[in-house]
Amino acid sequence: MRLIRDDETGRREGRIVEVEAYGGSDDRASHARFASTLRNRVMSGPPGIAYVYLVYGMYDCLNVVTEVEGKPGAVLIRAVEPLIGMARMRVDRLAVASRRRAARTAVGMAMSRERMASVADHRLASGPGLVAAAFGVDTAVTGVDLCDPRSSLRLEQPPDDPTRETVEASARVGVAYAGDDWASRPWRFAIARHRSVSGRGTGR
DNA sequence: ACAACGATCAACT
DNA sequence: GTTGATCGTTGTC
Repeated sequence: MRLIRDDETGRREGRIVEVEAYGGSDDRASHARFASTLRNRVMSGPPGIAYVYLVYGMYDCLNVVTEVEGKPGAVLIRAVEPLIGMARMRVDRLAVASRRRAARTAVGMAMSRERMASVADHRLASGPGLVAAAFGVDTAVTGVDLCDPRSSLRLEQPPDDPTRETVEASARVGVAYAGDDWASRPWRFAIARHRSVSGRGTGR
């Protein structure tokens, strides 16, 4: 699917190339492992709705609720291949980076800006925190209907693409705390060898 | 009330 | 390969 953000400054659009699945109360890696709370409540609501949470006190992560109402479940959007609006993506990424300015010197910020400007277009949204930053998504987006064509942030089915690509399944990232049973489940899905997928190295 | 920690990222050795 | 930044959520007392 395509991820689209329309606002007064124009359009941002990208192709989702990496996701992870999160289940219900039995999934020890899922936020739904807790009883319904203020934060995860939306996960058991109707499907197609955005669930955004803050991780590590610093980054927002965008999820799509996937199961029928009453059954918790969501898909985390981990990486997007930018197609439209890359200039605005850079601006919003900088805004997120500058939140960290308190601990940084002026020189450090200048260097940070330099590095940011040197990030290749195809790496602008190569991680869940980066997807949210590039598309201007924060926790206030929780509850938005991503399937409504009138929503500023939404999903759209692209025209049929004749390209055939391999989707690779692997273990979810950063969930070792859940124990081997759940951490090793191959619930991370990515387009094989795609250069916009998250992870180290630019050699994709 | 309080302590611990995380579905991350970038800078560092 | 290791580590610091930073704060809302969760579990414990």
